Amino acid sequence: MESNAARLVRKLSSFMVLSPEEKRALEQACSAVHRFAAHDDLVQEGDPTPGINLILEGFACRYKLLPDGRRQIVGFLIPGDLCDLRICVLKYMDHSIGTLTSGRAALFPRESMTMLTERFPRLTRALWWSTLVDEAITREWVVNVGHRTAFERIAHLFCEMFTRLQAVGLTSENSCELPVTQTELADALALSSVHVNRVLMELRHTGLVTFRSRRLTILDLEALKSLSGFDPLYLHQSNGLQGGAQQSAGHQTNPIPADAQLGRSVV
Amino acid sequence: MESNAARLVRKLSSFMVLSPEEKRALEQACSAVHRFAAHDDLVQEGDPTPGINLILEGFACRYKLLPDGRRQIVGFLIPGDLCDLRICVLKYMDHSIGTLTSGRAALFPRESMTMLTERFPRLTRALWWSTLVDEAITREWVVNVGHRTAFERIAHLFCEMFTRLQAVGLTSENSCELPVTQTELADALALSSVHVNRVLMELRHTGLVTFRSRRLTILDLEALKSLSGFDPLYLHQSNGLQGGAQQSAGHQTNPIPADAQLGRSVV
DNA sequence: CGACATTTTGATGAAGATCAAACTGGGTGG
DNA sequence: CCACCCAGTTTGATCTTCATCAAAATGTCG
Repeated sequence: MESNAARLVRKLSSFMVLSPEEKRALEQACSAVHRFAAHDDLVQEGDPTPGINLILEGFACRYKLLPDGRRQIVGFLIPGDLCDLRICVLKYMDHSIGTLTSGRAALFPRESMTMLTERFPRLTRALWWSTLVDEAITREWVVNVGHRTAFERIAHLFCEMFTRLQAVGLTSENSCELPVTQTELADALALSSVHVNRVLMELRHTGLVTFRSRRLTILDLEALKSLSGFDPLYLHQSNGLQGGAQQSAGHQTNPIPADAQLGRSVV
Repeated sequence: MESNAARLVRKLSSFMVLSPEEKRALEQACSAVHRFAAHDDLVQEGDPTPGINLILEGFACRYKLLPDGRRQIVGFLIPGDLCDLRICVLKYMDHSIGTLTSGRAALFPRESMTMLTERFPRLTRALWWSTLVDEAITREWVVNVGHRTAFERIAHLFCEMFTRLQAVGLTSENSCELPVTQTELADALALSSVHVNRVLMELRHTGLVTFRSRRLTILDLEALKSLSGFDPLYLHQSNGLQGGAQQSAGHQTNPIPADAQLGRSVV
């Protein structure tokens, strides 16, 4: 973890290779770091839209509350995720952002974001890409909650989180921190925590996955993917599971190279 | 329906008042109109991303197919909706777009979209807003499918569709065309068509809603909203249920007036 | 009129919710 | 260092919603 922006840079790199100036610009923009506590709200539904937070360390989630008090988590936020690039346009938040753990976030002043996007059109495109991926993830969640069994749902979410964490360098060989309680999993997957518990045990017994004391270990990724119908296409990581794009652009045909000419970006 | 862009203009107007030049520019951009048939695919998952379609007439949906052949509809597209503004950035479609009825669509050439956004920054912002609303709708669908009963789900979807159709002038007093079969409703709501049918009858018997021969009639909107937990906030229509913004900006405090100064748009 | 899609009805079964209680383990303070 | 507490996990028993299968009724369009 060299700099604050490192995770974000790494994530964006799985879409396009960033130039040194672009990286530097990102790093400079996220200097205003603040800490947050676990189980707290960063932003609440109905609030006028605040600034843009970049998660540096720790986990958070987007959620919506129902009148009866139950909540639906509609997305997880991990280091390198921007909480809401889009917020600049809308007047009010239509959902809340809550933390799952303690951690650190950088607040992007709106002006520096504006400056960034004016001076670096390629960066604009990369940030835009990241919002589109968020959207694609949400769509996949509709499918997950709508049409998959409890077993598939959990397996699918594990594949997704592992893949996303891999892209920001937060996995080891076959495991990663996933500091989420079973109740929170239940809220995300629209299941009861009791049922989540039973299915987790099933996953353990079949030797696919262990999930204990906040750590997810995937023993058979291929099986997990095929059982859950996980296809990483929707994450739009050109590199697939390799994530990262640590290597230079040379033999890597997929990510857009740093000197590519692009039609001036749109929207 | 004076011009092709009229519905889009009307929808965007519920976010900000557009100037005559901006309207004219939009109208000129969507000249390449083509017809589509019912129950056909406009775009298929995995396709390289095509141009940007604007639905002028007819209904369509976004959907994803599961390995077992079942499908999840992840969003409805109505006249005035852009099928995928975002498509310019991503390499492949992560979902398909299928038509529900026959109709007409305008294909925005990518270049004219680029031109549009370069010359009219306020328009850029309005288009951006529309993509954010799409995203917010998808999030609400996660909640709908995840945490609401069949009765609430259907009621909620009806509220949403009525409100959205109202914003583009496709409703009468208390009813609208909604050319969707019960099976398609089922695919959208993650229910079986049998169950949809039963709940629809219940809705009829309780005197809240009728849905017959593709026409939705809402007999008691307030009751429907409160029973389903529908809060139009997530649609981000400043005007609330009034939609439209046909009237000039004068006494309407909410939408951003045509001469507003805005910080150069971002992303 | 006949063919086909769509809606309606009935009967049965299964996935997962709910309720309640016991167990685990890490942290705190006495 | 132990007792306690609290959050989180595990287990068991029962109940509900909704899926599934099958078939009849209705509607629509060439």
